[in-house]
Amino acid sequence: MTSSGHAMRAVITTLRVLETVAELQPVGVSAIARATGIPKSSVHRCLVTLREADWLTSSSTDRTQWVLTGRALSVGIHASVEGGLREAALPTMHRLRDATHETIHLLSYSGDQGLVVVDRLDSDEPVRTWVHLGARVPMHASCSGRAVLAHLPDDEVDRLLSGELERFSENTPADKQSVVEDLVRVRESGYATNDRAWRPGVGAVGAPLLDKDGRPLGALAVSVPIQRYDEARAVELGALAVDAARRIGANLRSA
Amino acid sequence: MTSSGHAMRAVITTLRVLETVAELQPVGVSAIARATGIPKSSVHRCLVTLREADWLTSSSTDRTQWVLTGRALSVGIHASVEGGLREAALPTMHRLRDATHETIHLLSYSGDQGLVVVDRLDSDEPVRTWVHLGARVPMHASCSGRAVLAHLPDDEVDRLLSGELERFSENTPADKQSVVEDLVRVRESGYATNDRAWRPGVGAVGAPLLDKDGRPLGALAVSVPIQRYDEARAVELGALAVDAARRIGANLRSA
DNA sequence: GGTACATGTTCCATCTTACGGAACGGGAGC
DNA sequence: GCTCCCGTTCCGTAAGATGGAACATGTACC
Repeated sequence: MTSSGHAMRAVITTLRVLETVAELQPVGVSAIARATGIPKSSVHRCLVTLREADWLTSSSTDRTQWVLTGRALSVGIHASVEGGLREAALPTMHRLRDATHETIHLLSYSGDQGLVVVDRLDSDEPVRTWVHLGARVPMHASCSGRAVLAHLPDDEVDRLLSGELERFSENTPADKQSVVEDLVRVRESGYATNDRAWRPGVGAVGAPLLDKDGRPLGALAVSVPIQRYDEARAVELGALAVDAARRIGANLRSA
Repeated sequence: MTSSGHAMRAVITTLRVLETVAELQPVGVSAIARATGIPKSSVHRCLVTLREADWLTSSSTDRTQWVLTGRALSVGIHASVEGGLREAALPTMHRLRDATHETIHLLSYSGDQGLVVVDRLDSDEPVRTWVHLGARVPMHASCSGRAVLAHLPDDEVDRLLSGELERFSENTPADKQSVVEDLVRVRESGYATNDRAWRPGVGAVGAPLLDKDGRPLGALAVSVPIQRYDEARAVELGALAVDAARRIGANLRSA
């Protein structure tokens, strides 16, 4: 719990403020202070500093409101290049999209941050489904989440599934037990499925992206509006996704 | 030049370090110190701090290399929601993609940061072109850049075009003069064109996204491999892009 | 083997500067 | 009028950021 100790307190708190602005923007000083527990005057100093660094701008009406600038984006976007994941994945993702005509999501798993949507190629069908770039997806309710879980050590699975599992629909797995049972099936078939367990009207299949040691770096998912989704389609898409994920894994290994 | 004065020095330098990591990752301490001019030990402290805040991880091989985590992404992504640009634009972008079958880019203009690619819908053609999400595109060499320039006040145009204009190809406008002349044509037609002036083998047309006061918030661009690009196609795509951009502008106004 | 120059990391004395409670100015609403 | 909440400013104290120098380790050249 001591963490590494000698880190710069000012920076840590300022980053907390920045993250809070990202969540709540547009937002004022007091709201941030309330959300973080940091004294108002300190929050104010952080905000001014972040404005000077051009990460925030204060939309100056009567009540000063704070929002992110483009800098946050142009820095953040580079995160997805982590390990060349996107470069390694894009060509294969394109082929997968063209083969399925459905929306393909690339997700990066980064331990503490959970699963984040890093890139998306979307369907050319008139009815499509998508998730925001940068969205964090639930480990227990999404197929990508369970695809990753299936290849994590038991203690990490325990940690990720500890606490309340949010219920998004009646198809959301209700407890840790049922998720863990599903993981066996995922390991057997190579992919996980999701029938409206997270977002209403959306089915999906997900395959894990594994590094050379078998650790999951992320996942590849094919999302489908429910009217184009049934068990047969899931099997078909699953096979394609697994194959694509394997190719991407091979790309990563050779890099 | 005094800047606003009482900002926290530690935070400013740490953010500089963070931005440098984003540019150069994966990168080591010394390289950052060289790039920024900050003493090595200070850089090191910043890095440790950023790791504790979970913005960076040190890919611990023999030579310690630093990379961004998913947190940078999940914060940065919120920036593009600024004004709901993406939400307002996506449906129309989809229609534009389906009408053109080419890659569509959405760019956000944020003053100091220049033009940043915020989202992309890609072509379903086998030969496609695209720019990385988060990439900063040059104002003088890209069609999006000139589309935005055409609707900025003169002094801001001056500022953006001051200094050396980087030459990417023989089609890149060589000097400020020729760029400014082009802007007249852009204002007349409503869109800017780009015939291999920036990236080799890529043609494009771009239309500005204007808020209710006529200030450019960004641009919409259609990128085409040069074999599918000629003057007639540019006119056709230009009309579509202008129409789409107008619709998006209307969406923004009503929000 | 040896020299030279990379790299990342640790230490510590100096003195800059972040901290946060308290007070201020102003708008909104019973 | 009063009260409540807002954003902002002030300031003495004490916490902690700073960066040069030294260390450990690896690589390149001969």
